[in-house]
Amino acid sequence: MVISLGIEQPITNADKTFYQLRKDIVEGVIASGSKLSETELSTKYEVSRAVIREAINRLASCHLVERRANIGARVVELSTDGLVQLYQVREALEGMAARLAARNMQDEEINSLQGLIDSHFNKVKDGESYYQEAGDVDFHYRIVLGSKNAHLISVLIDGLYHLVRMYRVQLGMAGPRVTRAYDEHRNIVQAIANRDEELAEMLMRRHILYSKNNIEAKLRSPSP
Amino acid sequence: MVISLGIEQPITNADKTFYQLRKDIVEGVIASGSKLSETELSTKYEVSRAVIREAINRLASCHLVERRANIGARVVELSTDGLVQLYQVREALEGMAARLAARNMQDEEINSLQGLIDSHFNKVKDGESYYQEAGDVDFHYRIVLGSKNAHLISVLIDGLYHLVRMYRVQLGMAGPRVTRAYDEHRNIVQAIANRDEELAEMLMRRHILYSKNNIEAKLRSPSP
DNA sequence: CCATCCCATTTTGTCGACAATCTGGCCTTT
DNA sequence: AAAGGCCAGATTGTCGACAAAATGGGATGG
Repeated sequence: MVISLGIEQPITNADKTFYQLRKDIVEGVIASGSKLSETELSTKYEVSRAVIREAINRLASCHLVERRANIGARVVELSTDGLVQLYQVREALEGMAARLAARNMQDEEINSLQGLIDSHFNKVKDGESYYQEAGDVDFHYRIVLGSKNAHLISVLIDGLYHLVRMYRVQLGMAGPRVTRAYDEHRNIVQAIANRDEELAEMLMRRHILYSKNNIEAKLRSPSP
Repeated sequence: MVISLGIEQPITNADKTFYQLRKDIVEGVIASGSKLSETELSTKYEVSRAVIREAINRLASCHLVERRANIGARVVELSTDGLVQLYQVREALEGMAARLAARNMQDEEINSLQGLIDSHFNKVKDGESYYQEAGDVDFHYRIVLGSKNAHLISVLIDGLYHLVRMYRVQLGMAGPRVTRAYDEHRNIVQAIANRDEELAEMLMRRHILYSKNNIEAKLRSPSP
């Protein structure tokens, strides 16, 4: 289901519809909390109800919608508590991913990861101080894939990360955490390069914990 | 989708079929690695293909079968490597669950959990030295539920635990680890009762790590 | 003898219709 | 007036049929 480089290619119509629906939910085109009517969606996306049903079931599997038998499906509601719980799981899973990456990544992969970090440094140095979501996502993806653990990869990349992105997009998270996050990323890569599993896990867990605290603080004090 | 006490009640026909299929796969009635033909299953279980398709999709979501578009679904193959990866994820998630249980469990829940452990002690003492799977499962369920984290609960109880059970059943794991596991359980409960998050997580991680090493050793030396 | 192409068969993907269930408002009853 | 039952409309669950794609075997050509 997941492609090694993170590029998912739709095969069937149900795939395309699933990806489109997921995109629309993550980006807020379909409002959080709204009801997903099967007939309505089947006309809007111009596919049969069976295809919509399969897509909704898949969305339920990655916790983007909640489904109840004979009643219907609703897009998940975003809440501070939900975000905290999400980051608790990320801390556990990505911490383990960093540990396993330190054990299992090829030297070549580590070099490439180092290169990614260096390119980030150049951008940060040149004053592009806005938050580089793509770069951050790429960093975390590589470590998760580097763990070589199929369950970790699947749960995070096919599941939780989409929900994380939904929170990022809809609650607007562009923070001044970029330079600090850069240092944290750099230290994690260093620990992995040193094959220090213990440190890699600890640094990753703290990185996610800091990130959670940062976002949580921002959510509790409603700024512009 | 999951009921608080771990009792899943089927509502629709698709639910019943999903539970039945899952049971048959976990218990080896449907062989590991075999192909799941939609038409064949629809006649065998006496439901339409649509119901079977939904059931198979759900099985794919909890990693009991692997599905490829336009080709079909196969029951997962069991391997030592797969088991190791599974336990790595368990270590991360259940460790976090124990940490959160130490933070979030009600005193009443902790007392009840203590009672469960005591009842195990009586059984062990009375010479029922065979491995009590139900008791072990109950113990881990309560801690996961005690974490009060919806993602942890869902990923573990709806997903990984069924795969764990499949390994247990099909690779036959009745070990002499019962008294040692009992002590480990008791210490974890004590840490939770003391609200010591750090220790609870560490003990749970070690408990699962020991368990993994025990099973792994058994798999690599094919005994009766 | 091997490789390739092509076709028949089988299997999966998609669709529209029907059955079962829920929702919301109206009516009856106390 | 409040509570409960009940009916009509809408929504989800289930089914069988058709369309599209893959599998396997045989024929063809090198």
